[in-house]
Amino acid sequence: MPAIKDVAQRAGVSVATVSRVLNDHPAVRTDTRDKVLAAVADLGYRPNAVARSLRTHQTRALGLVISDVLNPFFTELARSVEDAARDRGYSVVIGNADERPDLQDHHVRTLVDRRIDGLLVSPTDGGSPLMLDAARTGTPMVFVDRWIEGEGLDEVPVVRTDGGAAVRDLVAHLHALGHRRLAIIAGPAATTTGRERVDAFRSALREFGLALPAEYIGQGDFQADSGRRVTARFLDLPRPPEAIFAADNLMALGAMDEIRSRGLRVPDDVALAAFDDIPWFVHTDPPITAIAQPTGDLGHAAVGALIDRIEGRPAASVTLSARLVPRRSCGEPEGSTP
Amino acid sequence: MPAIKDVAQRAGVSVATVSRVLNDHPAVRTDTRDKVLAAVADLGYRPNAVARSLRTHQTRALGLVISDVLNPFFTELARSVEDAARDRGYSVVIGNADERPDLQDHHVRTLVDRRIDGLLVSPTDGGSPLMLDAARTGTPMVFVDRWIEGEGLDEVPVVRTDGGAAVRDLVAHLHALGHRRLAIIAGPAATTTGRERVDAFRSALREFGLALPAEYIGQGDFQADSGRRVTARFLDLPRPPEAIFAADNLMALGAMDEIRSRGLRVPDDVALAAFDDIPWFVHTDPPITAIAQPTGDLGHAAVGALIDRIEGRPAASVTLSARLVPRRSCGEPEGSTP
DNA sequence: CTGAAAGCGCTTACAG
DNA sequence: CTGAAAGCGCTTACAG
Repeated sequence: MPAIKDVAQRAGVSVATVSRVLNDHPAVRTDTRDKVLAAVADLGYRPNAVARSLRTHQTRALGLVISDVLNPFFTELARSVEDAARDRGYSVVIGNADERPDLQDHHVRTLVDRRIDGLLVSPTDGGSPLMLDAARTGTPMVFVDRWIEGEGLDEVPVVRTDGGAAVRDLVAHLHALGHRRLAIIAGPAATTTGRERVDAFRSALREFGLALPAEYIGQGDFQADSGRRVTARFLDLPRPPEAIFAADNLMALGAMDEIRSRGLRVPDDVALAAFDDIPWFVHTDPPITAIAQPTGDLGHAAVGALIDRIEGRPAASVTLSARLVPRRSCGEPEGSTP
Repeated sequence: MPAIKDVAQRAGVSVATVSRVLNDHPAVRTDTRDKVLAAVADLGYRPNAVARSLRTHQTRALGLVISDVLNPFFTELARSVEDAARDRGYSVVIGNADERPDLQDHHVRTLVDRRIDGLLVSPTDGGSPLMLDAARTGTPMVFVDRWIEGEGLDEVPVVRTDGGAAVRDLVAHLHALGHRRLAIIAGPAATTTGRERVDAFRSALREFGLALPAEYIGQGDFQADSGRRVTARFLDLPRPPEAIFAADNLMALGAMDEIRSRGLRVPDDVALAAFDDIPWFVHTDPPITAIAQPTGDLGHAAVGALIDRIEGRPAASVTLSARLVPRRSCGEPEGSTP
């Protein structure tokens, strides 16, 4: 691959001049610019971004550490992040933590070593020392979807969805359909979304005079298998719940697997609802009632906040809201025509 | 962030020595190694990968350009690629082409500019000049899933799935269930998988004495919308097909959308099958018959081949096979208990 | 076993 | 408007 000096030589100028035309520096005579451009074209020259980054101390790359690529929610998020970043001249490097803190750390480390300009993370856990370090060390950072608290993390903006109202709508919906024994498959307590969704569910239940007994809170990890496991436990209870709320779409998938494998039917035997909506929910048997996040807006806002930080502007946290999308998995809505 | 010279200073040695202990060079006295390591720990020093890459001419990063992140097949592929790469000490940078040749080129360019050590690509189209250039320019490359032919591309290994036998099995299955008018929602003719799946379908039909008339071949682009559009056209035909085979899972999603919106039922009104299996196919109404690719093996083999090329070993193409997973979307299999 | 020095491919004050 | 030179943070022959 040709280097800048090859271009300079061919164009009969210095490397400084080549660099100037490449960077659109105004002070270059038109004819020398043309000569340089011709040489660039002849050689098929492409600037080495590694060398440029070393010199300029910026990579024009953003790191994005997501909890699980196999989760359509994160995949959509990643897509909107990439779109927004590209629009602003940044590329994004994705790391998939697979809901594993060790893998998350691995990616944070790698990304920081590669000197990405900023880091977008949706933490899998309560925050490792390494994560805190990255934040303190000066790498601009923003949390998306999930976040962590800690020494030196107050400065880190959080871009997320508040599902509170939507969860309340869901509970109202379930209540109206006659369900009284409601259970939740929770995400890891180490994650904010894991805790918040349970809290929101619990307080909505209280509003309707309903309790959330311990045996109706199943501990999942946001992945399908845990949804299966927790659902099995629920269904084995002497008084199983009438409705199950899965805190993400993969655990809902696991729940369906388990329900189906027992020959039971949704919603006749158990109602089911999920946090996070996905296109397939329209076609499942029955279509699944879900809480939809504005994923695209989330990604755009996160990138906006991160670039603000990178470029030295103050960046604010952003909270968007989710909405309930009622379908048939909790029972036939009143006044509907089946 | 501290640089190597800060470590050297604190440890009272030269930067060369620090570099040696960081790279596990054997010729370092134990006590100086300890001093250096202590300084590294004190400062929280992390080597700058950008500088290292510039010096060593390798980034230990692989580029992966996939056609569509929102397609679960590619998402699974990306995951297995990342796993395999990580095991071998490489990280992977993903670029999402969104089935758009221009975006694909953008990513290839960016990745090559960043001097990734090798490129894994699943081309969206017939191959842009830029792509050919990347291959010729010396960037080690391997095609996954889809590939392109062209001047200078003979050397590029192809790691893919041959769906021929599975497609034949599918046609046999449809035939056994009494379907005779079979249609296909094809992928772009510019892609190998787009063409191959039609070819395989056509020759399987021929084997059963069936024709594949032009109006039963709908041109899609591997995304959901096109599945909807093509299905609408099929259903508007004076003699609509009895069965529709979608060449990927997103077009199958679009087909279901369209079928449902017309108040028709699968498989009673039309049978449906898809290339690529996904976990949700078990829970759709009805469960969808699909052709499953060994995605994990595909990713591992692709990484293996690419690293072979990078490290100067000869790399071979790999062809794996797909298998039919019959479910209920084509009709009740003989001898089954509903 | 260790250090001084060159060099990877760029950019950017500083002169002229 | 252009060039010579320094320097980004490393690694690695080459001496000693």
